[in-house]
Amino acid sequence: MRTATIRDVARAANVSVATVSRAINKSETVATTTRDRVLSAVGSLDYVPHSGARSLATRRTDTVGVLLPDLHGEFFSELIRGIDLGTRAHGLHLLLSHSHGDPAEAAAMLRAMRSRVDAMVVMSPYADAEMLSAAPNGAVPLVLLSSGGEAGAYPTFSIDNHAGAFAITCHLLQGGHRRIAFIAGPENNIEAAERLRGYRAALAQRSDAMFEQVAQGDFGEASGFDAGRRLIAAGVPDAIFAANDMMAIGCLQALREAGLDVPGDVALAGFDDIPVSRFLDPPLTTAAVPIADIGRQALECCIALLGGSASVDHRNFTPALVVRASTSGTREEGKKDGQRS
Amino acid sequence: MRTATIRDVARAANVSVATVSRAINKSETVATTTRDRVLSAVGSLDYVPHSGARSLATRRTDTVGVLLPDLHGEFFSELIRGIDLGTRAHGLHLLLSHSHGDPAEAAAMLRAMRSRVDAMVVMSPYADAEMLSAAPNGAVPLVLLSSGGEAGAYPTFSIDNHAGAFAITCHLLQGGHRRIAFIAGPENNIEAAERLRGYRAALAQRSDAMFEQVAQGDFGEASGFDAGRRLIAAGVPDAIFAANDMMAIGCLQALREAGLDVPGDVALAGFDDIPVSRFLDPPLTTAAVPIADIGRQALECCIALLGGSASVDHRNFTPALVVRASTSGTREEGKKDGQRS
DNA sequence: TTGAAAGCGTTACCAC
DNA sequence: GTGGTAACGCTTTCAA
Repeated sequence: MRTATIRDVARAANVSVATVSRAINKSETVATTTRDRVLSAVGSLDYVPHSGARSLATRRTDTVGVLLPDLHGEFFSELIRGIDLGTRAHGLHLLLSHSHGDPAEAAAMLRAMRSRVDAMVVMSPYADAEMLSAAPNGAVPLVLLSSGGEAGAYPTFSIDNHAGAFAITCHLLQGGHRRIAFIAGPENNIEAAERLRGYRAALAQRSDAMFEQVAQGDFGEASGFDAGRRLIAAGVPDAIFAANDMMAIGCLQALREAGLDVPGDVALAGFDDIPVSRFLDPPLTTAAVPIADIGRQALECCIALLGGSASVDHRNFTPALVVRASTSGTREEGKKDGQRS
Repeated sequence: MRTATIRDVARAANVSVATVSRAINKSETVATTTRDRVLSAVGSLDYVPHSGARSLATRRTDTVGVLLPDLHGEFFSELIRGIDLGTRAHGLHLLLSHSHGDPAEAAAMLRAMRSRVDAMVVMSPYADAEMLSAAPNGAVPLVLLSSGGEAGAYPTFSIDNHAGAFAITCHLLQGGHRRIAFIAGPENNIEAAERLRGYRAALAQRSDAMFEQVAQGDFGEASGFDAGRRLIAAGVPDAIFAANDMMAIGCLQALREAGLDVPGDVALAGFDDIPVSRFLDPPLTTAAVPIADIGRQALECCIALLGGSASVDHRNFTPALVVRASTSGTREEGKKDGQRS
C-alpha cells in the first residue's frame, strides 16, 4: 500500500482536499465536526503530509541547517545540543553537516543545503572567508558563529578569544609563573589565532615574562598530548596554556606520563570549559564559554531573521575565567568553582 | 531578485527545462556543448534546484534521519560523527533529532521526520517499544540502534551489554575485589538494565562475592558524582563499576573529594570507552564500544535498505574489555592500552 | 539529442 | 464553511 496522500484523507473523510489542508493546518474556518472527521481519517490512514510538496507550495522548509567545521569532542556536541534546544522549541527540524575544516568544501555544503533549509547557522573559523560567497544575495538567512573576518552582512555570534586568552595568561602570571608555554590551535583558524594573540599580549605587559614558547596543535586531544611532550622535552615550563580544553586534556596526560605534578610542577589551563573539564584531575582552569547558550541564541537569531527582523547584530561573548585546581595550589577545590550555562 | 528556478536556467541557456534537468542530473544523453552551456548558466545564475520540488518528483529526499534519546556527552557526539561520515560519503544529508528520553515524544518525532527522510537510524533504549508503532507498514526503512526488545522487523545494531558488564565485573573480581558496587543507568533503559544484569551474573558466579550494592544514576556525570558520594557514605566499597563512562567520571570526582585513591583505595570501571576516558587520571578501565563505527555501519545498513536489500540482520557488538590504570596497580600505564575505533 | 507536457502532493485564492 | 483549481519547481515519459 503506497503511502497515503491528502486525497486519500479527503476521500475517507468525505471532504475536499482543501478542507483537509485547512483542518491539518489549524485554520479557524473549519467546522469542529468536520475537523474531527478529518483528523480521525488522518489517524486511521496514518497520513503524514509530504514535506516536499508542502515546502514547494509554502516556500518554507521548517528546517534550519547547521554547518560546523568539525564534529569531534564535547564542544560541538554542546553547540549542537544548544541549537537543537532551539529548533525543538520552535517546531523546526535540524539539518546537520560539517566541512572537515575545508573552506571549499564548506562552500559546497552551503550550496547543497541552501534549498533544504529556511536559515542556517554557520561556523567557519577560517581566514579564507571565500566560502561565504556561496550564499550570496541572501538566498537564505545566515547566522555566523565565531567566524572571523568582517562578515558585516550577517549577524555574528563570536567569542572574545583575545580577552579570554589574555585573562588566562594574566591569571598564570599572577600565580607567579613566568615561563608560560602555549599550545596553539590549527593554523588559519581565526579563533586559534586570537587566542595566541591574547596570550602574547598578556606576556608583553610584563617585562619579566618575555619567555614565549608555542607548540602547534590542532584542537584535538592527541595533538595536545604531542605538544605537551614536545614542550616538556624542550625544558619544562612553569605553566602551559592550551588553546582549548581538549588539547589541555591531552597535555595533562603527557605531563602525567612525564611524572610531573599539576599544578605543583607545571600549571595548566585550557579554553572553552567543556563539561568534562571540571572532572579532570586536577579540575581544569579555563575560559568558560557558554557553548550551548551561544548555540541556542544563534538559533533564536535565525528565527528572528525568518520573522523579518533585519537587525544585524554582532554579539560578542566574553569568556569567564574559571579558576580550578590545575592552576591553584590547592588540589581539593571540588565542585564549588565557576558555573557553566 | 527571487531565487532562480530551472526555467530561468533554461531561458538563459536557450534550451528546454527538460534538458537542463538532464544536464544537471548527469544524464548521458546530453550533447557536451549543450551541457556546458547549461552548466555555465547554472553557475552565473547561482541556481540550486529546489529540493522540495525534486523530492516531490523523485519520491526521494536524499536525507536520512537520526533520532537519539539524548544529546549530552561524547557518546552521542561520537555516534553522530560516525553516522555523518556515512551520509557524507554517500552524498546524503543528515536530519538530527532527539527525544529527551520520552517514548511518546520519540513517536511524535518519528512521525514528523517520516516525510523528510528516505530512511532513519533510531536509538530508543526504552522498554516501551510503543514508539515503533509510529513507523508502521515500513513507510520508511528503519535501522534500530541498541533498542531493546524483540524488534524483529527491523535491522538492529546492538551492544552486548550483558557480556560487557560481565567482563568488567569479572575483571574486578579477578583483581581481588569483593565488595563491588554498581552505579546504574536510568530506570526503564534497556541497556542500563542489561549492564546491571551482567554485573549481577558475574557476582553470582562467586559465592564469596555476594556483596551487592546498587546506586541509581541516569547516565549523566552529575548523577555519577552523587551516586559516588552515596556509595562512599554507605561504606567505601572495594570497587565501583559505573554503567557508563560519564557516570564513572562523576564518581571519580566524588572519590577524589573524599580523599580516596583510585585504584589504591577503590578501583573504578566504566562502560563505553568514550574518547576522554583514556585521558582521565587514572585512565579508566572500561568496556570499549566502537561507537562511531556502529553509527557508520548503521548508516550503511540504511543505504542497503534503500537499495532494496531486504536483509534484516541483527548485528551485536561485544565490547572489548580495556584495562587501564583505574583498576590496576600501576598508575603509569600510559597510552599503550586498548584501541578504540 | 532535444522539447512538450503530464504528473508529484500541497497550499491558497476565489467562488459558492 | 467548503469545494474547485491554479500554482509551486522539478523529473520523466513520449514524440520528434
